[in-house]
Amino acid sequence: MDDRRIPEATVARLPRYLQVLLDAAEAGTTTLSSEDLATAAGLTSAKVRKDLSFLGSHGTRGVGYRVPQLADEISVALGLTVDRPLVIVGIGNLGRALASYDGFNRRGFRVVGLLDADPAKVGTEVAGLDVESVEHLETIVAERGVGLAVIATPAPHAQSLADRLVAAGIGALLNFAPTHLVVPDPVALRTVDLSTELQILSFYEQGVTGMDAAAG
Amino acid sequence: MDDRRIPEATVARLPRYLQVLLDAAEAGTTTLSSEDLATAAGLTSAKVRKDLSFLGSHGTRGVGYRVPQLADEISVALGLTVDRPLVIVGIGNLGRALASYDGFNRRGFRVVGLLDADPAKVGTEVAGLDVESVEHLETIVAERGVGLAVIATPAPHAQSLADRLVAAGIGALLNFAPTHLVVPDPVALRTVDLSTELQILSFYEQGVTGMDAAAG
DNA sequence: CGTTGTGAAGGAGTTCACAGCA
DNA sequence: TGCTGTGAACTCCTTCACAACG
Repeated sequence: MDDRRIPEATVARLPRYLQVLLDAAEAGTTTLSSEDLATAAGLTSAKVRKDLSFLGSHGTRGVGYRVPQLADEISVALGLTVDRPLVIVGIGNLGRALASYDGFNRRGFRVVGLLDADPAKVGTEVAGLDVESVEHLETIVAERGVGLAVIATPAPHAQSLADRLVAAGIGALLNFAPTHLVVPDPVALRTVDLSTELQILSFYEQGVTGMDAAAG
Repeated sequence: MDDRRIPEATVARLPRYLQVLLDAAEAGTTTLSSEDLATAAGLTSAKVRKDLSFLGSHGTRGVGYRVPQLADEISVALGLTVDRPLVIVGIGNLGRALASYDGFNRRGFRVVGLLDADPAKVGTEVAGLDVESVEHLETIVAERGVGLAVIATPAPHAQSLADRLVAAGIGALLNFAPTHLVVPDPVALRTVDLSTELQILSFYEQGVTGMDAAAG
Protein backbone atom coordinates (compact mmCIF):
# COMPACT_ATOMS: atom_id res chain seq x y z
CA MET A 1 0.00 0.00 0.00
CA ASP A 2 2.06 2.90 -1.23
CA ASP A 3 -0.31 5.24 0.52
CA ARG A 4 1.67 8.46 0.12
CA ARG A 5 0.15 9.27 3.49
CA ILE A 6 3.17 9.67 5.72
CA PRO A 7 2.34 11.26 9.09
CA GLU A 8 3.84 14.69 9.70
CA ALA A 9 5.74 13.50 12.74
CA THR A 10 7.36 10.78 10.68
CA VAL A 11 8.33 13.14 7.86
CA ALA A 12 10.02 15.39 10.40
CA ARG A 13 12.20 12.48 11.51
CA LEU A 14 13.21 11.17 8.09
CA PRO A 15 16.11 13.62 7.71
CA ARG A 16 17.53 12.37 10.99
CA TYR A 17 17.44 8.77 9.82
CA LEU A 18 19.07 9.78 6.58
CA GLN A 19 21.82 11.54 8.49
CA VAL A 20 22.54 8.44 10.56
CA LEU A 21 22.45 6.19 7.51
CA LEU A 22 24.87 8.35 5.55
CA ASP A 23 27.26 8.45 8.49
CA ALA A 24 27.02 4.67 8.79
CA ALA A 25 27.60 4.20 5.09
CA GLU A 26 30.70 6.34 5.28
CA ALA A 27 31.95 4.19 8.15
CA GLY A 28 31.43 1.12 6.01
CA THR A 29 28.45 -0.29 7.92
CA THR A 30 26.14 -2.22 5.61
CA THR A 31 23.32 -3.12 7.98
CA LEU A 32 21.56 -1.43 10.90
CA SER A 33 18.80 -2.74 13.14
CA SER A 34 15.94 -0.53 14.28
CA GLU A 35 17.61 -0.58 17.67
CA ASP A 36 20.88 0.73 16.20
CA LEU A 37 19.06 3.47 14.34
CA ALA A 38 17.08 4.38 17.44
CA THR A 39 20.19 4.73 19.57
CA ALA A 40 21.94 6.90 17.03
CA ALA A 41 18.92 9.12 16.48
CA GLY A 42 17.83 9.35 20.10
CA LEU A 43 14.51 7.55 19.63
CA THR A 44 12.92 4.19 20.41
CA SER A 45 13.18 1.18 18.14
CA ALA A 46 9.40 0.82 17.89
CA LYS A 47 9.13 4.37 16.61
CA VAL A 48 11.84 3.72 14.04
CA ARG A 49 10.14 0.58 12.75
CA LYS A 50 6.75 2.23 12.52
CA ASP A 51 8.22 5.27 10.75
CA LEU A 52 10.04 3.13 8.21
CA SER A 53 7.00 0.97 7.63
CA PHE A 54 5.28 4.05 6.17
CA LEU A 55 7.89 4.13 3.43
CA GLY A 56 6.82 0.67 2.43
CA SER A 57 10.41 -0.11 3.21
CA HIS A 58 11.18 -3.68 4.01
CA GLY A 59 13.96 -4.60 6.35
CA THR A 60 15.02 -8.17 6.81
CA ARG A 61 13.73 -9.99 9.88
CA GLY A 62 16.52 -11.25 12.02
CA VAL A 63 18.98 -8.89 10.33
CA GLY A 64 17.90 -5.26 10.07
CA TYR A 65 17.91 -2.65 7.31
CA ARG A 66 20.38 -2.45 4.47
CA VAL A 67 22.08 0.92 4.88
CA PRO A 68 22.54 2.12 1.28
CA GLN A 69 19.15 0.86 0.17
CA LEU A 70 17.30 2.55 3.02
CA ALA A 71 19.24 5.78 2.51
CA ASP A 72 18.11 5.77 -1.11
CA GLU A 73 14.50 5.13 -0.20
CA ILE A 74 14.45 8.01 2.27
CA SER A 75 16.17 10.32 -0.22
CA VAL A 76 13.53 9.51 -2.78
CA ALA A 77 10.69 9.96 -0.30
CA LEU A 78 12.03 13.38 0.68
CA GLY A 79 12.54 14.38 -2.93
CA LEU A 80 16.27 14.86 -2.52
CA THR A 81 17.19 13.10 -5.74
CA VAL A 82 16.25 16.02 -7.93
CA ASP A 83 17.94 19.40 -8.21
CA ARG A 84 16.30 21.99 -5.96
CA PRO A 85 17.34 25.55 -6.75
CA LEU A 86 16.54 28.01 -3.98
CA VAL A 87 16.81 31.72 -3.31
CA ILE A 88 17.53 33.54 -0.09
CA VAL A 89 15.71 36.84 0.37
CA GLY A 90 17.18 39.27 2.85
CA ILE A 91 20.96 39.32 3.00
CA GLY A 92 21.52 40.57 6.53
CA ASN A 93 23.60 38.76 9.12
CA LEU A 94 21.44 35.67 9.02
CA GLY A 95 20.97 35.62 5.26
CA ARG A 96 24.72 35.83 4.75
CA ALA A 97 25.28 32.96 7.18
CA LEU A 98 22.68 30.83 5.43
CA ALA A 99 24.20 31.55 2.02
CA SER A 100 27.47 30.04 3.19
CA TYR A 101 25.84 27.27 5.16
CA ASP A 102 26.82 23.79 4.13
CA GLY A 103 23.41 22.19 4.44
CA PHE A 104 21.99 24.76 2.02
CA ASN A 105 24.26 23.61 -0.78
CA ARG A 106 23.95 19.83 -0.50
CA ARG A 107 21.49 17.00 -0.91
CA GLY A 108 20.18 18.48 -4.12
CA PHE A 109 19.74 21.97 -2.70
CA ARG A 110 21.54 24.76 -4.49
CA VAL A 111 21.48 28.47 -3.70
CA VAL A 112 20.95 30.20 -7.05
CA GLY A 113 20.02 33.68 -5.90
CA LEU A 114 20.58 36.16 -3.09
CA LEU A 115 18.10 39.02 -3.07
CA ASP A 116 18.00 42.20 -1.03
CA ALA A 117 16.12 45.48 -1.09
CA ASP A 118 19.09 47.61 -0.03
CA PRO A 119 20.82 49.16 -3.08
CA ALA A 120 24.06 49.30 -1.09
CA LYS A 121 24.07 45.52 -0.86
CA VAL A 122 23.08 44.82 -4.44
CA GLY A 123 26.15 43.96 -6.47
CA THR A 124 28.27 42.92 -3.52
CA GLU A 125 29.50 39.35 -3.45
CA VAL A 126 28.38 36.92 -0.76
CA ALA A 127 29.41 33.26 -0.70
CA GLY A 128 30.47 33.44 -4.33
CA LEU A 129 27.23 34.96 -5.59
CA ASP A 130 26.32 38.52 -6.50
CA VAL A 131 23.51 39.97 -4.44
CA GLU A 132 20.66 40.98 -6.75
CA SER A 133 17.82 43.44 -6.34
CA VAL A 134 14.61 42.09 -4.93
CA GLU A 135 12.86 43.95 -7.74
CA HIS A 136 13.90 41.12 -10.05
CA LEU A 137 12.43 38.46 -7.78
CA GLU A 138 9.76 37.32 -10.23
CA THR A 139 12.18 37.04 -13.14
CA ILE A 140 14.77 35.18 -11.11
CA VAL A 141 12.27 32.66 -9.77
CA ALA A 142 10.86 31.98 -13.20
CA GLU A 143 14.11 31.83 -15.18
CA ARG A 144 16.03 29.71 -12.70
CA GLY A 145 13.24 27.29 -11.90
CA VAL A 146 13.27 28.19 -8.21
CA GLY A 147 10.79 26.17 -6.14
CA LEU A 148 11.96 27.00 -2.65
CA ALA A 149 12.68 30.31 -0.95
CA VAL A 150 14.22 31.31 2.35
CA ILE A 151 12.99 34.53 3.93
CA ALA A 152 15.53 36.19 6.20
CA THR A 153 14.23 39.75 6.18
CA PRO A 154 12.90 41.88 9.03
CA ALA A 155 9.40 40.88 10.09
CA PRO A 156 7.51 43.80 8.51
CA HIS A 157 8.59 42.84 4.98
CA ALA A 158 8.05 39.10 5.28
CA GLN A 159 4.37 38.79 4.38
CA SER A 160 4.48 40.90 1.23
CA LEU A 161 7.57 39.03 0.06
CA ALA A 162 5.85 35.73 0.75
CA ASP A 163 2.92 36.89 -1.36
CA ARG A 164 5.21 37.81 -4.24
CA LEU A 165 7.12 34.55 -4.00
CA VAL A 166 3.93 32.52 -4.03
CA ALA A 167 2.59 34.48 -6.97
CA ALA A 168 5.89 33.84 -8.76
CA GLY A 169 5.26 30.13 -8.39
CA ILE A 170 7.30 29.08 -5.39
CA GLY A 171 6.19 25.81 -3.74
CA ALA A 172 7.82 26.02 -0.32
CA LEU A 173 8.96 28.74 2.08
CA LEU A 174 11.38 28.64 4.98
CA ASN A 175 10.70 31.71 7.09
CA PHE A 176 13.16 33.13 9.61
CA ALA A 177 11.25 36.35 10.23
CA PRO A 178 9.62 36.36 13.67
CA THR A 179 6.10 36.68 12.39
CA HIS A 180 3.17 34.53 11.39
CA LEU A 181 2.86 34.20 7.61
CA VAL A 182 -0.19 33.22 5.63
CA VAL A 183 0.23 31.28 2.40
CA PRO A 184 -2.37 29.60 0.17
CA ASP A 185 -3.08 25.95 0.55
CA PRO A 186 -0.68 23.95 -1.58
CA VAL A 187 2.36 25.99 -0.56
CA ALA A 188 4.50 24.49 2.21
CA LEU A 189 5.65 26.79 4.98
CA ARG A 190 7.93 26.33 7.95
CA THR A 191 8.93 29.09 10.33
CA VAL A 192 12.08 28.99 12.41
CA ASP A 193 12.08 31.66 15.08
CA LEU A 194 15.37 31.79 16.92
CA SER A 195 14.10 34.14 19.58
CA THR A 196 11.17 31.80 20.24
CA GLU A 197 13.57 28.91 20.73
CA LEU A 198 15.44 30.86 23.37
CA GLN A 199 12.23 31.75 25.16
CA ILE A 200 11.10 28.13 25.25
CA LEU A 201 14.44 27.15 26.72
CA SER A 202 14.12 29.93 29.24
CA PHE A 203 10.92 28.35 30.49
CA TYR A 204 12.49 24.95 30.97
CA GLU A 205 15.67 26.35 32.46
CA GLN A 206 13.73 27.83 35.34
CA GLY A 207 14.43 25.75 38.41
CA VAL A 208 17.49 24.12 36.88
CA THR A 209 20.11 26.81 37.43
CA GLY A 210 20.63 29.39 40.08
CA MET A 211 19.29 27.41 42.98
CA ASP A 212 22.38 25.71 44.32
CA ALA A 213 21.71 23.12 46.92
CA ALA A 214 18.05 22.87 46.07
CA ALA A 215 16.00 20.44 48.11
CA GLY A 216 18.72 20.66 50.76
CA MET B 1 -4.63 25.64 40.67
CA ASP B 2 -1.21 26.99 39.82
CA ASP B 3 -0.17 23.54 38.69
CA ARG B 4 3.15 24.48 37.08
CA ARG B 5 2.28 21.71 34.66
CA ILE B 6 2.00 23.54 31.37
CA PRO B 7 1.86 21.19 28.35
CA GLU B 8 4.87 21.34 26.04
CA ALA B 9 2.74 22.35 23.08
CA THR B 10 1.40 25.29 25.05
CA VAL B 11 4.85 26.43 26.19
CA ALA B 12 5.98 26.41 22.57
CA ARG B 13 3.18 28.84 21.70
CA LEU B 14 3.60 31.29 24.56
CA PRO B 15 6.34 33.29 22.81
CA ARG B 16 3.99 33.80 19.88
CA TYR B 17 1.27 35.18 22.12
CA LEU B 18 3.80 37.43 23.78
CA GLN B 19 4.90 38.74 20.40
CA VAL B 20 1.33 39.58 19.42
CA LEU B 21 0.61 41.20 22.76
CA LEU B 22 3.70 43.40 22.63
CA ASP B 23 2.83 44.50 19.11
CA ALA B 24 -0.70 45.29 20.25
CA ALA B 25 0.56 47.21 23.27
CA GLU B 26 2.77 49.29 21.04
CA ALA B 27 -0.21 50.06 18.84
CA GLY B 28 -2.11 51.23 21.90
CA THR B 29 -4.56 48.33 22.05
CA THR B 30 -5.61 47.59 25.63
CA THR B 31 -7.79 44.54 25.17
CA LEU B 32 -7.76 41.47 22.91
CA SER B 33 -10.26 38.64 22.66
CA SER B 34 -9.15 35.04 22.20
CA GLU B 35 -10.43 35.38 18.66
CA ASP B 36 -8.20 38.43 18.04
CA LEU B 37 -5.19 36.62 19.44
CA ALA B 38 -5.97 33.54 17.40
CA THR B 39 -6.18 35.48 14.16
CA ALA B 40 -2.91 37.29 14.78
CA ALA B 41 -1.08 34.13 15.80
CA GLY B 42 -2.59 31.86 13.16
CA LEU B 43 -4.41 29.58 15.61
CA THR B 44 -7.95 28.88 16.78
CA SER B 45 -9.65 30.76 19.59
CA ALA B 46 -10.33 27.56 21.55
CA LYS B 47 -6.64 26.73 21.53
CA VAL B 48 -5.76 30.21 22.73
CA ARG B 49 -8.24 30.04 25.60
CA LYS B 50 -7.08 26.62 26.68
CA ASP B 51 -3.43 27.66 26.50
CA LEU B 52 -4.01 30.78 28.55
CA SER B 53 -6.07 28.89 31.10
CA PHE B 54 -2.92 26.95 32.02
CA LEU B 55 -1.33 30.19 33.15
CA GLY B 56 -4.13 30.59 35.64
CA SER B 57 -4.70 33.76 33.71
CA HIS B 58 -8.15 35.21 33.93
CA GLY B 59 -9.58 37.17 31.08
CA THR B 60 -12.83 39.01 31.44
CA ARG B 61 -15.96 37.35 30.07
CA GLY B 62 -17.68 39.48 27.53
CA VAL B 63 -14.53 41.55 27.05
CA GLY B 64 -11.30 39.64 26.51
CA TYR B 65 -7.79 39.80 27.92
CA ARG B 66 -6.06 42.91 29.16
CA VAL B 67 -3.02 43.30 26.93
CA PRO B 68 -0.34 44.61 29.32
CA GLN B 69 -1.42 42.30 32.14
CA LEU B 70 -1.37 39.19 29.97
CA ALA B 71 1.98 40.15 28.46
CA ASP B 72 3.38 40.39 31.98
CA GLU B 73 1.95 37.03 33.00
CA ILE B 74 3.46 35.30 29.98
CA SER B 75 6.80 37.01 30.52
CA VAL B 76 6.85 35.76 34.08
CA ALA B 77 5.83 32.24 33.08
CA LEU B 78 8.63 32.10 30.50
CA GLY B 79 11.12 33.49 32.97
CA LEU B 80 11.86 36.55 30.87
CA THR B 81 11.79 38.99 33.75
CA VAL B 82 15.21 38.04 35.02
CA ASP B 83 18.57 38.65 33.39
CA ARG B 84 19.69 35.63 31.31
CA PRO B 85 23.35 35.80 30.34
CA LEU B 86 24.25 33.43 27.52
CA VAL B 87 27.32 32.35 25.58
CA ILE B 88 27.66 31.36 21.95
CA VAL B 89 30.17 28.61 21.24
CA GLY B 90 31.46 28.37 17.69
CA ILE B 91 31.91 31.68 15.92
CA GLY B 92 31.59 30.61 12.30
CA ASN B 93 29.12 32.12 9.87
CA LEU B 94 26.13 31.14 11.93
CA GLY B 95 27.65 32.01 15.31
CA ARG B 96 28.54 35.47 14.03
CA ALA B 97 25.01 36.00 12.76
CA LEU B 98 23.51 34.90 16.05
CA ALA B 99 25.83 37.20 18.00
CA SER B 100 24.41 40.18 16.13
CA TYR B 101 20.88 38.86 16.11
CA ASP B 102 18.35 41.10 17.73
CA GLY B 103 16.35 38.42 19.49
CA PHE B 104 19.47 37.22 21.25
CA ASN B 105 19.95 40.54 23.00
CA ARG B 106 16.42 41.27 24.18
CA ARG B 107 13.75 40.03 26.56
CA GLY B 108 16.28 39.51 29.30
CA PHE B 109 18.74 37.64 27.12
CA ARG B 110 22.23 39.03 26.90
CA VAL B 111 25.19 37.62 25.00
CA VAL B 112 28.09 37.76 27.45
CA GLY B 113 30.60 35.54 25.70
CA LEU B 114 31.68 34.34 22.27
CA LEU B 115 33.90 31.27 22.35
CA ASP B 116 35.84 29.57 19.60
CA ALA B 117 38.55 26.94 19.35
CA ASP B 118 40.39 28.61 16.46
CA PRO B 119 43.31 30.74 17.75
CA ALA B 120 43.00 32.90 14.65
CA LYS B 121 39.52 33.96 15.73
CA VAL B 122 40.30 34.48 19.38
CA GLY B 123 40.82 38.18 20.06
CA THR B 124 38.90 39.38 17.03
CA GLU B 125 35.83 41.50 17.66
CA VAL B 126 32.35 40.30 16.70
CA ALA B 127 29.22 42.28 17.45
CA GLY B 128 31.08 44.40 19.97
CA LEU B 129 32.53 41.49 21.91
CA ASP B 130 35.98 39.94 21.86
CA VAL B 131 36.04 36.30 20.86
CA GLU B 132 37.54 34.24 23.66
CA SER B 133 39.20 30.86 23.72
CA VAL B 134 36.97 27.89 24.36
CA GLU B 135 39.61 26.74 26.83
CA HIS B 136 38.21 29.27 29.27
CA LEU B 137 34.67 27.97 28.93
CA GLU B 138 34.35 26.75 32.51
CA THR B 139 35.68 29.97 34.00
CA ILE B 140 33.49 32.15 31.82
CA VAL B 141 30.33 30.20 32.61
CA ALA B 142 31.01 30.29 36.33
CA GLU B 143 32.14 33.91 36.63
CA ARG B 144 29.43 35.43 34.45
CA GLY B 145 26.57 33.35 35.81
CA VAL B 146 25.79 31.88 32.41
CA GLY B 147 22.79 29.55 32.42
CA LEU B 148 22.17 29.17 28.71
CA ALA B 149 24.50 28.27 25.86
CA VAL B 150 24.17 28.24 22.09
CA ILE B 151 26.20 25.64 20.20
CA ALA B 152 27.05 26.66 16.64
CA THR B 153 30.07 24.46 16.01
CA PRO B 154 30.57 21.68 13.47
CA ALA B 155 28.76 18.48 14.43
CA PRO B 156 31.81 16.49 15.57
CA HIS B 157 32.61 18.92 18.39
CA ALA B 158 29.07 19.44 19.64
CA GLN B 159 28.69 16.55 22.08
CA SER B 160 31.95 17.08 23.95
CA LEU B 161 31.19 20.79 24.23
CA ALA B 162 27.72 20.00 25.52
CA ASP B 163 29.29 17.75 28.15
CA ARG B 164 31.64 20.50 29.26
CA LEU B 165 28.87 23.09 29.34
CA VAL B 166 26.65 20.83 31.42
CA ALA B 167 29.50 20.06 33.80
CA ALA B 168 30.11 23.80 34.10
CA GLY B 169 26.55 24.21 35.32
CA ILE B 170 24.59 25.33 32.28
CA GLY B 171 20.83 24.72 32.49
CA ALA B 172 19.76 24.96 28.86
CA LEU B 173 21.32 24.37 25.45
CA LEU B 174 20.30 25.58 22.02
CA ASN B 175 22.04 23.35 19.49
CA PHE B 176 22.53 24.27 15.84
CA ALA B 177 24.90 21.41 15.04
CA PRO B 178 23.20 18.77 12.87
CA THR B 179 23.60 15.95 15.35
CA HIS B 180 21.72 14.32 18.18
CA LEU B 181 23.01 15.45 21.58
CA VAL B 182 22.60 13.67 24.89
CA VAL B 183 22.31 15.72 28.07
CA PRO B 184 21.44 14.64 31.60
CA ASP B 185 17.93 14.98 32.84
CA PRO B 186 17.36 18.43 34.27
CA VAL B 187 19.14 20.19 31.43
CA ALA B 188 16.90 21.59 28.70
CA LEU B 189 17.90 21.01 25.09
CA ARG B 190 16.52 22.17 21.79
CA THR B 191 18.08 21.43 18.44
CA VAL B 192 17.50 23.58 15.37
CA ASP B 193 18.73 21.87 12.23
CA LEU B 194 18.47 24.15 9.23
CA SER B 195 19.26 21.40 6.77
CA THR B 196 16.51 19.25 8.28
CA GLU B 197 14.04 22.07 7.81
CA LEU B 198 14.87 22.27 4.13
CA GLN B 199 14.47 18.54 3.71
CA ILE B 200 11.07 18.55 5.37
CA LEU B 201 9.99 21.34 3.03
CA SER B 202 11.35 19.37 0.13
CA PHE B 203 8.98 16.54 1.01
CA TYR B 204 5.95 18.79 1.08
CA GLU B 205 6.97 20.72 -1.99
CA GLN B 206 6.79 17.56 -4.10
CA GLY B 207 3.70 17.73 -6.23
CA VAL B 208 3.32 21.47 -5.71
CA THR B 209 5.82 22.82 -8.22
CA GLY B 210 7.10 21.57 -11.50
CA MET B 211 3.94 19.90 -12.65
CA ASP B 212 2.12 22.64 -14.46
CA ALA B 213 -1.42 21.80 -15.37
CA ALA B 214 -1.58 18.90 -12.95
CA ALA B 215 -4.79 16.89 -12.98
CA GLY B 216 -5.40 18.30 -16.43
C1' DC C 1 16.95 -17.24 17.02
C1' DG C 2 16.76 -12.29 16.33
C1' DT C 3 14.51 -8.65 14.35
C1' DT C 4 10.76 -6.82 11.65
C1' DG C 5 5.99 -5.28 10.95
C1' DT C 6 1.74 -4.21 13.11
C1' DG C 7 -2.74 -4.58 15.66
C1' DA C 8 -4.22 -2.80 20.00
C1' DA C 9 -3.74 0.05 24.07
C1' DG C 10 -2.38 4.31 25.93
C1' DG C 11 -1.39 9.23 26.08
C1' DA C 12 -1.02 13.95 24.39
C1' DG C 13 -2.98 17.63 22.05
C1' DT C 14 -6.93 19.65 19.55
C1' DT C 15 -11.62 20.76 18.66
C1' DC C 16 -16.33 21.02 20.01
C1' DA C 17 -19.96 23.00 22.31
C1' DC C 18 -21.97 25.18 25.97
C1' DA C 19 -22.62 26.57 30.80
C1' DG C 20 -21.23 30.51 33.50
C1' DC C 21 -20.18 35.08 34.28
C1' DA C 22 -19.09 40.25 33.51
C1' DT D 1 -25.33 40.02 25.13
C1' DG D 2 -20.55 38.45 24.27
C1' DC D 3 -16.65 36.13 25.49
C1' DT D 4 -14.27 33.17 28.72
C1' DG D 5 -13.23 28.71 30.82
C1' DT D 6 -13.69 23.83 30.48
C1' DG D 7 -15.62 18.92 30.42
C1' DA D 8 -16.15 15.64 26.73
C1' DA D 9 -15.33 13.83 22.15
C1' DC D 10 -12.07 13.24 18.79
C1' DT D 11 -7.71 12.85 16.28
C1' DC D 12 -2.97 12.08 16.07
C1' DC D 13 1.10 10.05 17.78
C1' DT D 14 3.61 6.85 20.75
C1' DT D 15 4.33 2.68 23.16
C1' DC D 16 3.45 -2.08 23.95
C1' DA D 17 3.64 -6.71 22.91
C1' DC D 18 3.78 -10.42 19.96
C1' DA D 19 2.96 -13.14 15.76
C1' DA D 20 5.35 -13.69 11.40
C1' DC D 21 9.38 -14.76 9.19
C1' DG D 22 14.17 -14.76 7.16
